[in-house]
Amino acid sequence: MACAEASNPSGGSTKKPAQCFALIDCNNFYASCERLFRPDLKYKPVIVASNNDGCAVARSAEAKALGIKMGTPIFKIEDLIRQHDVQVFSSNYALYADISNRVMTTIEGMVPKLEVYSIDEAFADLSGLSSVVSLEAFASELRDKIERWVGIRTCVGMAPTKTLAKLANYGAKKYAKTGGVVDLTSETRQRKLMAITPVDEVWGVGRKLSKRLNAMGIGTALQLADADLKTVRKTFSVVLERTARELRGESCLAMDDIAPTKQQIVVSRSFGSPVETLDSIESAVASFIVRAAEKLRYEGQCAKQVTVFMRTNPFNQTHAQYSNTTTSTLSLPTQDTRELLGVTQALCQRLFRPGYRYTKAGVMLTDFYQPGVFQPSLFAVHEPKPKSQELMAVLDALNQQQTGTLFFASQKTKTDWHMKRERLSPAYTTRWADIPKAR
DNA sequence: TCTGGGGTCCTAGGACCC
DNA sequence: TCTGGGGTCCTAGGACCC
Repeated sequence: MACAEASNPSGGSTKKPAQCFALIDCNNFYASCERLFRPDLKYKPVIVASNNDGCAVARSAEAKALGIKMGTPIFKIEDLIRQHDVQVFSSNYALYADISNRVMTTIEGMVPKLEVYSIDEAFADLSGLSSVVSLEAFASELRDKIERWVGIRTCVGMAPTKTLAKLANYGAKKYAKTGGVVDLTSETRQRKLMAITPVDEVWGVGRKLSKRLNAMGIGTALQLADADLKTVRKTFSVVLERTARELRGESCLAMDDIAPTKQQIVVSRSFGSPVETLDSIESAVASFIVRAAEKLRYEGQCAKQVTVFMRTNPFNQTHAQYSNTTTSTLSLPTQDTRELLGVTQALCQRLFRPGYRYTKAGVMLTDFYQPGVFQPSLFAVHEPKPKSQELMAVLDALNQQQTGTLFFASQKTKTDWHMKRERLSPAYTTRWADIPKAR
């Protein structure tokens, strides 16, 4: 990378180094993680279920070939699973997060700037690199290294904008003969791929938008790129206009290599089985707010707004439905779990209606401030809990060593809401007892 | 019987002010 | 009782992402 800079000194040539983004994306990430420690499953169909063993959220190539779609409820494909001996795993986020870190660290060692976009993908800034080495050769080396060091396969797409890099990655995944690497630097290649790519595969175009676009005669990515920008903006929004510009090669989305501070923290779960008592819901919500407060302190923030929501199962039409949400604004932002617990408990009581079968609840923290920054109103009575910061720090430190070491009384009175995880794999990489043995 | 969870951004509309 | 325009701020809801 240093060479690239040196060969193009600022102030010398007026030619700017070619802007280039790479998108590196892990193949079938969760399924691949499960397979990493089960080589016997190498060519078998594998799926990973969402929380509560609800939906299929990751599928191996073999599972995709069976026609299992992203988000399909597991109970709807039980026959298929039996028939083809599909291996089903409950989601094991501790494992995936750990493997993800290894992948990201490996990439970081090879590129000047990295933006971790999600658990299984990252953008890298490769601007100027093409004047030094072949982009394709570089990307292949990157893939090889990740596979050798971590054991995870990836695909790499490269292009002058993020949206085109996403598209290049889509091409690398979809067409095997690319060898998992697509360089979309040339406009001719961009247009060639866009012409055969349905518009709903474009980053930023979802179900609703693609339907409306199709109705207007825009069916491919290329047609969106060539659409009149003013019309796009007027008919849709500035967001889609930006997408169209990016498809034309005009970079509108920059690298975001410093993680922005969070605006909200949500913790919610579907229950393992429906619950009907206020007691159970309170205990579930208590656990959620304890976790949310942990995240809040990890972010180094204080929250001023607390929201609680609860609902019945919207898919079940035979029982009465209820769904509601309520918010409380504190006089002072806080990160103290005890204070937040008091608020959510009151909100639960306000929200709860007897006679319903609740299947999900959650909490949300919003309106964040840095500790000590908030200006209280002149007459506000401020009585912070004594030693709050110290106590919370001790709590977090202990729980970090071993989850659940310390907990609040309100958390554990009832456990009937706990989620189902019947097919959980061991914590291969994060728990000593679960480390695989190689004899 | 059994249908995930955690985020961001934008827009429209209402309240309020001058 | 009639009657204007423009600005800001906030919230709810919708769309998207993985």
